[in-house]
Amino acid sequence: MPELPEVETVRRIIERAAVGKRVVEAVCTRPKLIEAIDTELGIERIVGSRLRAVERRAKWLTLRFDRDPQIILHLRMTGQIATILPDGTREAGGHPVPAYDAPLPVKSTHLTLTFDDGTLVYLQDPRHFARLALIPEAIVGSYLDERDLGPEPFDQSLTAARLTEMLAARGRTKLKPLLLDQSFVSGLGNIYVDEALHHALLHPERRAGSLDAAEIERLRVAMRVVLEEAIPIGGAHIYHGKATQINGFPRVHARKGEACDRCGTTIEKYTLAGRGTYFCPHCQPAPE
DNA sequence: AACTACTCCTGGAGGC
DNA sequence: TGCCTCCAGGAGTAGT
Repeated sequence: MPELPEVETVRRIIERAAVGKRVVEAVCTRPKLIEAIDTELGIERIVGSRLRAVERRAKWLTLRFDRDPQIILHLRMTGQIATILPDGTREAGGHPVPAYDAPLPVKSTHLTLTFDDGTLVYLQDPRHFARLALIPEAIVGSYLDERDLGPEPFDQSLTAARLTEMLAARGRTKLKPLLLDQSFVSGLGNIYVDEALHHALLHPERRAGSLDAAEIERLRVAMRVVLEEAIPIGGAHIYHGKATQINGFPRVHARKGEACDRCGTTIEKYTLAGRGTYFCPHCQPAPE
């Protein structure tokens, strides 16, 4: 599922392919994908607009055009973006289904943008969870503010002192659901929460208020490290619940029954807060 | 504050 | 081979 590293990968792909170019055609084959917010303008109004920038906040993307409407995009669980340049160069990111090299469009292609040099940008989503909002530039900021997004792990403001305060305020909450909560920290999802907790040697059911200073610092560093390591490789590559490891990532998620890279103990999986949760029972000892 | 459940969806997996 | 049922889960909302 697209989390911060996958969304950042998609941001860079769209930026490389289409910034500075003008839309000449927009085809949406699933109207429910698109929500118009404080605007009467439909997707057809994108035609003629020039893409100025692609920005990311947590898992949200904003496509900034030289006139309204602007586009805010969330890939949720199964959204995928693919681009094809006039010379045939192709890139894709987000959910790995359909295969990144499948001929496009496919059944799950819901939006196709054609730019003035022939560049194509496709949005695929087999499970229809992705959402695309058309929104006036004036309220893009307030729309994102209303998502109530906590700091990203990369934010300089997320100091040890601040994280300590944040954890204390949510003292009874278990770490796994807490880190999934986008209003606590933003950008992590099910994969990277598992990875961060393993990196920090913390069990998913540890209570936020139970961490000592060393554990808090381990958690703070771990959230950054697991995201940073994933961005250069384009995020996670998980098909049918099985992980393809690249440069040792992922270390626990989707690796049930495999050996922990650190200690060799068999990785376990169970359901916590309604989410498939992977951990090493040796590296991440359960609280009493 | 913490928690559970429900909604949106469909491809893939498992049972028989 | 085919039908049936179940399941994953990000974000939002509602209820306890």
